[in-house]
Amino acid sequence: MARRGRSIKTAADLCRPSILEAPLDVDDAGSLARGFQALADPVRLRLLSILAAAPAGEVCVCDFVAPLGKSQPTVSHHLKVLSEAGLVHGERRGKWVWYSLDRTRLTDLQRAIGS
Amino acid sequence: MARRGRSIKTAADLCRPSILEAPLDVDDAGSLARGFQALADPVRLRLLSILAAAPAGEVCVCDFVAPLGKSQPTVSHHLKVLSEAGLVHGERRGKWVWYSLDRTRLTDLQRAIGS
DNA sequence: GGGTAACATCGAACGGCGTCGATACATAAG
DNA sequence: CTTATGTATCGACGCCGTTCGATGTTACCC
Repeated sequence: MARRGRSIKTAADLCRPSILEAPLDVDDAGSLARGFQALADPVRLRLLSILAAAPAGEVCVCDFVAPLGKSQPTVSHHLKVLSEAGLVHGERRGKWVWYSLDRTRLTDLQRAIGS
Repeated sequence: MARRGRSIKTAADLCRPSILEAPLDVDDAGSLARGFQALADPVRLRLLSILAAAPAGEVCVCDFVAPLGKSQPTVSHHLKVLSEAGLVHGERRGKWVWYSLDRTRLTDLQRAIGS
């Protein structure tokens, strides 16, 4: 329930608001900020770029470690951050977990700072 | 000198690279991450949105304090962060400092996560 | 010059984040 | 069932960022 009479989100709000159209309220700003925070790390950006460049569209965790030059727990941590931000999705197949890029979320964030 | 044969930046690199085209090297990832870090704060996003919605295209510092609900030093701090990220520009006119939005930088960041 | 207003900087408190080694969990192989 | 491998979680450490009050700086006005 919307507290204190805050406006209820309508269908138009399913798409993230653009910061260029109207002043953001505190909630929208916080939501957007969390999205950009997921992008505000060089390791995570490289993770996304490796994922985007993968021919199969997915990469298993073990194949991130060497290219990134980070420990396996660190890679796992960043994948979790990206996953919670909705930017990637992981799927377990046997011993391996394959991660794929969710371009929808990226597009949402892109639109928020553009048209 | 480019160490270990790192590629020298050409004219095509003047535009920020897109993370969707090819794996980012460490330098590009760091540069991009710093840009998104500037966007990764709700106060700064609201600052930008207020700026974008201003009819005159510019807002003086004193007019940010009340809408944001933050202290004047805090507002000043965030404006500095945005300024160093190249997202806004400040111009002193008398006692007041007027800030305006630099949409070019925003567009650069937008392109980095899209086409 | 003295006083006042707008803005920036400083210093400190506080929480959050990236990183790694150690460890726990999950799955496959023998 | 035991072992080995891939991944996630935990604990700890150090660093960075947000926030505010106090102070400094700049510019206007009398």
